[in-house]
Amino acid sequence: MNTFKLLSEKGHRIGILATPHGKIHTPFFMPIATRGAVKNLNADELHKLKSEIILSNTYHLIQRPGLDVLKKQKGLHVFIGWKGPILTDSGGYQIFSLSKFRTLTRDGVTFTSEIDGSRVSLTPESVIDAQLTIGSDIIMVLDECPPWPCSYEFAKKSLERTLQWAMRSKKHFERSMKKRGVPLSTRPLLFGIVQGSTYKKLRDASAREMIKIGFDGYAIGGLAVGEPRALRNKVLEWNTLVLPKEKPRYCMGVGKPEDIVDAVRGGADMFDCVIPTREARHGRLYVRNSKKTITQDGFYKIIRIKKMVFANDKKPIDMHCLCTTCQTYSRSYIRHLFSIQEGLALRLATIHNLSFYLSLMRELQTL
RNA sequence: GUGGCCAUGGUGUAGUGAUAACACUAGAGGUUGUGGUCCUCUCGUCACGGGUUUGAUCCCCGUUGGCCACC
Repeated sequence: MNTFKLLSEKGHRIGILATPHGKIHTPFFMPIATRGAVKNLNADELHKLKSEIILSNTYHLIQRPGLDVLKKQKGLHVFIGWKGPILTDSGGYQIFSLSKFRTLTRDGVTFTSEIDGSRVSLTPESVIDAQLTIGSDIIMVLDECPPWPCSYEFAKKSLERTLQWAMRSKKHFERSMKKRGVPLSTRPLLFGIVQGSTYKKLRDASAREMIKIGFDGYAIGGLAVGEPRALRNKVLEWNTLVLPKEKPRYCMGVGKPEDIVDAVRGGADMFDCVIPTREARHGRLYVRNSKKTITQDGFYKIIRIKKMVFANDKKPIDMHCLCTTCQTYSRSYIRHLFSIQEGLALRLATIHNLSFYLSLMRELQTL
């Protein structure tokens, strides 16, 4: 079954991705709800922002609330009151970026829990099972995300492990679907992840091998980890040349607004990033420059709302923004909320920044 | 009026006879498959005047200002 319909390739790719919990217009951005909540927002607010999908993380959910709870609560959708699609990251990235004490084995990876210090081990199979229990619409395979820069040898070895894991993931997924008797129409999508650092040979090999295994979509991983913009675009170009046109491409962890625009023009369809929500909590708010198009440098700026200059600023964050924050509140008031550390500040700021990102995506869907 | 104590960035406090430390605040940056995080940098004639000394923010005297106690 083809779950992805490509509507246009003029300029860049525009399409629709079908999942068990509904269709999503591409290219799209996924607000991050790592532990089952987009920080400071509820499901209703996300709907009003017209977010079509959110992202959660297996690594975090396994630890808290734990799979027992999620099973008894009939999955993550019911648990958190979100009716739309959910993509779950496998936790590969987190193990390598957050956990200090980890050991790699041929079988999988073992690490020390951030929450209670206990040892947790993940395998490609257990991560698939966890995501099925969570009830994810788009399941990501377990992978290893190498740091940048890294040597060719390291990247090659890392990639070999990721490929092994990918094969096992696919096999286990197919077997589970059969065992559970899930009909094709309600099956979650399974995505493979291309790695290979910034080495063309490895990137090409990685993409070809992933295609050979066969996935519903392909993620381009290992980007947005500190490499320069031009290099990132290069890597993206290598991969999109090899990956099949009729399958969605997910650019993991990307990125800043200009990075997303670059990647969409480079042929990517899906994105996620902590930036809009995290920066909102730090009082860094996005303001669109209406005189420039999104392909021009400087099409937005970031203001630090906590600064004194906004103490008496009666204007909304962004004069042209249609979000509820900008329709209702002044910069002056939002600055005040930040300075008294009122939780409302985080909520209003998060709404605004997500609105900025999601509007950007809507623009990209119609260009 | 007399006696005692004190005077250090925007604020509150350290400290030493030679390079003035810390925390907030304020200003400039950073954060890419989530740290409401953390980091980096910037902001001082050490109240004023004199003296001792190679050298004083520090020791001495005075001035001004503040706090406390007693008449």
